[in-house]
Amino acid sequence: MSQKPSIPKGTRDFFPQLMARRNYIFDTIRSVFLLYGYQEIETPAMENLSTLMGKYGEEGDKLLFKILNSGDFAAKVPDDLLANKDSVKITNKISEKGLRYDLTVPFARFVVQNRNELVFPFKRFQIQPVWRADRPQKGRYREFFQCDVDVIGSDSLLNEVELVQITDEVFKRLNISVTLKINNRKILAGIAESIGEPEKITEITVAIDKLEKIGTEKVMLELEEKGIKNESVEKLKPILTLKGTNTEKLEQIRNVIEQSGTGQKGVEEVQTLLSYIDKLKLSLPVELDLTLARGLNYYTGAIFEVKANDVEIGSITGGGRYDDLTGIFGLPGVSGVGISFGADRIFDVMEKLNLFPEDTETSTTVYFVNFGEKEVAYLLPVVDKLRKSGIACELFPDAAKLKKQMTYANRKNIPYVVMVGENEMQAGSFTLKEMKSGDQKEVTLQELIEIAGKGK
RNA sequence: GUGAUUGUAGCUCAGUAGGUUAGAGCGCUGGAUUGUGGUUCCAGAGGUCGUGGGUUCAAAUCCCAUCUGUCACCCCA
Repeated sequence: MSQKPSIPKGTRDFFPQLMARRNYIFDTIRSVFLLYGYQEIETPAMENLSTLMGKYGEEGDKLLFKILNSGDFAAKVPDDLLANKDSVKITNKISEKGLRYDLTVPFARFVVQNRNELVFPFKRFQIQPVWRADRPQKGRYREFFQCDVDVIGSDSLLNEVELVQITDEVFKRLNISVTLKINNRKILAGIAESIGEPEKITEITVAIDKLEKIGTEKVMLELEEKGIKNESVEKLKPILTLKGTNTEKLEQIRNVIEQSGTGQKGVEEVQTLLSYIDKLKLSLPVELDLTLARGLNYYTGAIFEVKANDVEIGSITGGGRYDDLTGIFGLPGVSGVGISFGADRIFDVMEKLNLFPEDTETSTTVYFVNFGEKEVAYLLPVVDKLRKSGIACELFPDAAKLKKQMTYANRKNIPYVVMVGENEMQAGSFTLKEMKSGDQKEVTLQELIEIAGKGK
């Protein structure tokens, strides 16, 4: 029995109309990237698990899709592992490849592997799908597209500035109202130091990242649960509730983390970045948010996050500086910074706000009715001629009933239908029907090309 | 991984004190109009009620399990 086909949880099919809209987003983003001198690369959908594992934290490892080895992999698993039902250890034995989880780690691998052929600083962008074995929900899919821009091999804060400009330009072109939040991991490290918990930096950042969502009290509670001393948590409290303009916040935090060298460095970086940004006329507001942490633990400097102002959907773009991502692959001392545009969430935002321009979908301009063999032979060169004039047209493959063919043209929103039967062939004319008005007239080939050429 | 919720025609949904042959709108197919779509009228096709068990004389309806979609938590684009 044939069973109903389906696709895996959290994945989607894209209809022609959706593809047109998605491509509008990709094309916009790509053109901005190119404008700033970034070059496109692609990497394989799957990577060796050794490349992927341990780069995204414990949670990330769980969310990696793993690919089963080929062949009789079960035979190679020691009996005691099977008997103990130890999933993690069994997995190591039967799987050595996984689907990429993001584009940054594969990029780091790419850079290390091909370092001798690349020109540094290397500016690349990459628009490809990534996969996460997460439970799907609103704005979250198991397969989704990221659009990454990174520059690697330069410490200059000018790179951060450039990424901010790119972000501004992309959302300006897409007509989405957004806020850019920035922070610096060094400041967070400084905070952890100054409250006497430098070791707990990860726990602290994860907890305060939730501040906006769950409130100060619950964050405090979570910190205590994570084993941070009560007095330290108390010290943290005033830091998290800092208010004011970017400059005011910066001044206050500078005092708090006075004794931390790393923290001071972070403050300086943010200050420099903000002063550069001030000189540019950006459309998006840039807000220093000391509670912005971001989950990925390879970030070491600036961190960014973009939120849509008019839709509740989480962040639609995020990124930051990573000082030593390539170090894990044997190339230490190479710093990079990058951001990732979440194409699917941007799509959802634009759908919700009705921001897509009307003309994203392009259709056939002229439809030729198929009346039979003789007519087809007569029309083939005509269709060819129109196409060579740049007019998109199609000739129906079957000599189906006229009603069916008209319905087809109508469903595809084709503006012009051309009918050529025996009468027209004899007269050397073309019956041209304009579908919108229903008007119909006989024209010459020259007139047909002129009229359709205007409407394409 | 934890919790909540959903599933009836291609689509959107009606349908419970369990009771003949499960309905509507839209869509689809054919006809009115054998060279004319989008409007109108007429007719028709299409359903193992997500799947598997159980309770019952009897289950779309009640119970259990499972799958799928949705939402929240964790985490994240």
